[in-house]
Amino acid sequence: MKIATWNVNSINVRIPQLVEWLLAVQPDVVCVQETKTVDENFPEIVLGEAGYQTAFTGQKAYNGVAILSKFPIEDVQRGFPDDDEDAPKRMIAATVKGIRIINTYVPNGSEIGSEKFKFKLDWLQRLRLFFDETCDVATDVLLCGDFNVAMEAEDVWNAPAYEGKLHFTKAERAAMHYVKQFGLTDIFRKLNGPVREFSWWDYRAGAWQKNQGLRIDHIWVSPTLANRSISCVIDKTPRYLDLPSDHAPVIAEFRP
DNA sequence: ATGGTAGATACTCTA
Repeated sequence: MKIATWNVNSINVRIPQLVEWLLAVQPDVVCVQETKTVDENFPEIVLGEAGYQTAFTGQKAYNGVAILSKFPIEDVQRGFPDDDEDAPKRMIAATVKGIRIINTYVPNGSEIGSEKFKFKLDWLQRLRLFFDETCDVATDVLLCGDFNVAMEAEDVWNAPAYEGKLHFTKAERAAMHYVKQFGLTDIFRKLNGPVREFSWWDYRAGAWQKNQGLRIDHIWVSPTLANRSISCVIDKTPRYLDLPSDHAPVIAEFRP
């Protein structure tokens, strides 16, 4: 079972790259973030032709998340239960082959101390509450997505300089850690040790060329899944293409 | 170096 997460930064711009990548990598499930489209314009037909069923929730211009799967997608939950209609579309959960998958596009936070930063921390509190209320840590649970948080020094290209900056503040890490304390394991770190690899490089200032990135795209799983995890890799291949997403996909593989 | 680039939208916001 191969499960991936990828912030595509507009699914309609990236659809040729996404389909080519799906055909090459053959993941069973892909959690996509920043689709940036209303549901009417979601490319479900072309993804269906590539062999994937889809569940999605989007809005105009910003946010938007989707789950693509070769297997039936069950019990879809779009957004938090207490979200109102104009809440940003940043979370979709579904069950595939008995695995409860929670796909998140965590708020960016904009500027430290801003209203958007507070919203990010509050959103992560609500994410933990969602786990407490709807998930059983003794079952197969997988949280993935663009967390917009780097958790440790190895996740940052220049940790001393980045300390206290957006994506790497103590407050963001603590909020994310509280989600993790539900009982989840960062399987990239568990399987690869303290390597310094990144999943996101800013479009600006030549960050990609200089490998000045962050590891902010994650796959965290419950103990039963952690015990069956075989590999977890960041696939930088699509980041080399012309007109790439600023994020690279992360792929995890599990024994049956 | 407080910029830089990319995407969606509509004369700017978000990341």
